[in-house]
Amino acid sequence: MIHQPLIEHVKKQVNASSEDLLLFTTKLREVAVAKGKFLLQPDTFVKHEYFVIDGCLSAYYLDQKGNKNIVQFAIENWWLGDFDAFYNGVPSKLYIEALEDSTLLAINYDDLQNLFQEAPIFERYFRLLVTSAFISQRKRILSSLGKSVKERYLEFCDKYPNINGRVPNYQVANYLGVTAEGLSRARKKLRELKKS
Amino acid sequence: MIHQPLIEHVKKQVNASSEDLLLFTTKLREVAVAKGKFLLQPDTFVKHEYFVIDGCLSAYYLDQKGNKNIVQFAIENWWLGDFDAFYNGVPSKLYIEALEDSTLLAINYDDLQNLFQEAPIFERYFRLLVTSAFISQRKRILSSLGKSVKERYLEFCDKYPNINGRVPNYQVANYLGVTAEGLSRARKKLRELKKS
DNA sequence: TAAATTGATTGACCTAAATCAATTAGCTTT
DNA sequence: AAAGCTAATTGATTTAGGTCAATCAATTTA
Repeated sequence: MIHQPLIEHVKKQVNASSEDLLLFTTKLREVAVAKGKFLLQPDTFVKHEYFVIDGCLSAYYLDQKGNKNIVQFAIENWWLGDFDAFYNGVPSKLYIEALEDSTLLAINYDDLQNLFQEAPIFERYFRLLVTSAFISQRKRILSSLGKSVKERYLEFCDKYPNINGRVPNYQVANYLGVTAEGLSRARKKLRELKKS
Repeated sequence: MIHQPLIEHVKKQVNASSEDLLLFTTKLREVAVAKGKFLLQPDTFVKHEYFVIDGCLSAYYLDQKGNKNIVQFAIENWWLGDFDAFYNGVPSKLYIEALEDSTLLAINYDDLQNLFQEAPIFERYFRLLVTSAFISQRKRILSSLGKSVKERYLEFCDKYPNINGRVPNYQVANYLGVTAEGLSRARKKLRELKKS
């Protein structure tokens, strides 16, 4: 069943009954995005949050100078969306692009609000999601301020296992805030260290 | 009345009735922290979130090497606490230290849960708080990855107006992820630019 | 007032990573 | 296999910011 990975994800976080889980699945809609296509583009109102069943996507902003700034990759079992736009009803500024053909589950804002009423355990589940996203961002800040490229790359590999080879390194470099050349050299040094 | 600044803060975010607001105030407790004292230290369980009425505090972690990493300053009208520890019931890893004699309002976890039951509008208020904290952190990541010290300092001044002179620059430097010398030079260049 | 602390600034030097330019390695497509 | 892309790597050079040490300024303490 397509919902299974998400059910497992919920179960890892909270103690939900079978009825709760069943109710949840009735609110989910399956979405497919082909490689290179966009799940989300700026200046749209965001009605859904997404859970990745299969595939790989990246979320990024363009800055004043038109430079791409990747804020998140999402692979299997990651939630993805634009919190700000989704919860606060403001137009999104985010691009979400599929780097591979991807299959997602989507939940609609109103359905989610109803779910909170009908099965309050999900209030807790989604709060835990936001909180851990917050913590993980904080970690990324501390890392970007104090750590070397080598260290940040290692943390990246830890945070996104299984992503190796699926995302071109120049995109990983963008996420890490370094140039493609910089990342290449960092990876080389790590290879040398490992050998000795 | 001491609660007034917080009431105003709530009113700016959500449409709460007088009864809601009154109920809220009954759950708040006043807390004073003297300069140099700690509101929070690692390995404690966090039962409160705090709103700054008056004063100035900083929140920081120590990394593996024992280096201080300031993640937040809080002055009048800022919320402050450890989301992770507070909501997830894990021991805190954060230090919160008063940089000036400070007066805060505290809300207890259980009281907050009751408040959500009794006046659900606060559910929305606190969700907006977390979301905007999340957005603001995201901005800080993009800034720390792509911007120069000069740019980051200007953004800092924008984010924390009225903080000038109240926090020593070497602490601001720490927050920005540069050395005190680095910040000093950046400020000098900005002064020169402004003159011409 | 002198002495001591604490924070800010400056100078000399160094290093990690950026930039620019070229080369190489993997691929598709023909 | 040749041609054409795209991504990754390498080399040469530059630069922002770090490090270390000294000085200066402003408070606090004696």
